Amino acid sequence: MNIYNDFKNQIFEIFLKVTKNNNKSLDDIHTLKEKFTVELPREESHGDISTNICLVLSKIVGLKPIELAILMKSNLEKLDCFVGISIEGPGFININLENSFWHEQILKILKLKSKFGRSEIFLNNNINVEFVSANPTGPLHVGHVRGAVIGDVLSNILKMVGYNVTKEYYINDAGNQIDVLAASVFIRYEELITKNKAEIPEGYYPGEYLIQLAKSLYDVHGDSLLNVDKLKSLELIKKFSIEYLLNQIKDDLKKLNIEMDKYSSEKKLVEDLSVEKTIQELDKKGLIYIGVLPSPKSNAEDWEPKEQTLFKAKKFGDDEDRTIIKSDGALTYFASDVAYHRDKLIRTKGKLINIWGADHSGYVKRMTAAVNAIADKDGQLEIKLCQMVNLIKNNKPLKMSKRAGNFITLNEIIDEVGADAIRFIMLTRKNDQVLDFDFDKVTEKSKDNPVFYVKYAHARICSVLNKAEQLGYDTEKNNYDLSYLNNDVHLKLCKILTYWPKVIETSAIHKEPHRVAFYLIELSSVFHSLWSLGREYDELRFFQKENDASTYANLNLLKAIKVVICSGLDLFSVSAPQEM
RNA sequence: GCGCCCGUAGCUCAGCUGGAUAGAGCACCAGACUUCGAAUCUGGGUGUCGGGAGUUCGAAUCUCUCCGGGCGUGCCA
Repeated sequence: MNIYNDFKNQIFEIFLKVTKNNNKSLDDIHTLKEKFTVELPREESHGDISTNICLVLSKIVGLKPIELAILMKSNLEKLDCFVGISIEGPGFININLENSFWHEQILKILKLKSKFGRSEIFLNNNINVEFVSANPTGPLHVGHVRGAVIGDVLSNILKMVGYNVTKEYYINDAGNQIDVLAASVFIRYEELITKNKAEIPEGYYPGEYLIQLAKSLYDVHGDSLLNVDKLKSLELIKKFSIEYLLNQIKDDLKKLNIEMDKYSSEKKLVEDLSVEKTIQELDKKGLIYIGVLPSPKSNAEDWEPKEQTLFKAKKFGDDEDRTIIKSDGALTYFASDVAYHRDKLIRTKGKLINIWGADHSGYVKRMTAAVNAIADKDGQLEIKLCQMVNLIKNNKPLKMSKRAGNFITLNEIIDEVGADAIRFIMLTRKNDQVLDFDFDKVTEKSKDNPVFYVKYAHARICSVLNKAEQLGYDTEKNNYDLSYLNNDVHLKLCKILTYWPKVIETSAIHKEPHRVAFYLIELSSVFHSLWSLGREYDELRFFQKENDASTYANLNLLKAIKVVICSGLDLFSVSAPQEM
């Protein structure tokens, strides 16, 4: 239920009628419809609905915008609910709607409840959202949180518009870093048994979490791993460590209210020869060759040209061709990444989304190139980058060094501020904007803290509804006469609530979950205004002692607000408490 | 050097993907609690949208160029 789309269709019908273009092909109709907009104007004096159709489509029919507008106006006036139609500026058509129209929307919301906001515009489309995908070499830290939340909430939003969503985590459990991990664990294991404090060599994982891991390893295997062939031990430690760390990661995600649908293993792709097959497939397409990369523009001192196996990424928009097999015969990580994306494409039969940290921005082009090559068409992969998060405490930035133990884990933050605050705050900034996460602010009980502000609005509504029940009002019943809701603030709330499906839709189309957060804050703000107006004007109080019908109208409006706030917080997996 | 992102009010940020007079919050000042929760609300003013050029009915938004900041940049992992 998106009234703007409904009106768009009606307005377009009229356009076709007055310009005698009824015989357009479906394709034409689609492209014409893409061109103009029907929206709630920013400026209230521009009416309830505004369209630029005359400005955009007048040329096509050989008219001036104003001429077309005049032609359309008389036809628009015949439609229901349209009370004031005016032509403004260079040829905008602004339309006002009867109050009753907005009141009906409230009743629709109450009927649909949590289904309000859902749409079917992408019904039965498949989509795979890959996010987090942190290497299983340590616990999750703040760097991962933002992507985790954005990926999870985006998935929820996509579900609301009809997508079949798979939330996926790619485990980099093969390659050199895992060897290093195992060797690092071995050092800790040795340390534990020999009680000699270990030196952690350069390049190894120094984190103290490995001490705990080594203890678990000892609990299971005793000191037996010291006495057998070290290669064998390391192989066993590898498996053990990955499982241990991955379980830890899963636990952390669970604490953040995130559950993945699928975990994919890189190791498996190497073992079942998917990587080889992928390279063969690209080779068949003539996209693989043996060659030498050009010398890099900087730091070229120790550059040596070497022959290696390359993928023709340049042909698909990348800056260079990219190495698939190194000169020493080993596969690059890029090779298994390509295989992984091929695997996802085959499984998904739809589009792919990757949520990456901004530090991976250099890989966007090559990955997109590879997916375009495999899929034989563009646009199957969309990569959303999220910028870094600055932690702030006592007005000072918390600097994390990569040295041992000196990073803040996700777990620690959850324990300190709670999952709700983390999730909400991560969505209060556009994903490509750097975000400050202020420990003090996010737990503050004030307007400064959007999490609190929105939850508080919900709690206040619940408190009124409880009171209503105590006073003997039937809060379950809808379908009351809402004509009492005729104040500007009432109508503003109706309009904002009606806008909800559109918010979901644009968030889904542009993959921008932050829009939902801003919307919820705005909605809460107008609600708080209405509440306070009741202090000043008796007729704006929710309970009208002499007039039950008016009271019920108010209660219905509040219930509608509650429906939308709950849906929004539900999308975020943030709780909506009855009282605070 | 190259690539990506960012630059909007004193500060933190939106701006419906090209729309009309560019909007919020914070901070600052002044007000509102015997009432449905004052953890809130109401007023009060702020802009060379980093600079310049271009595209058109119309640009914060698209293109080019320059300036400033962040991140990333070899067969890494």
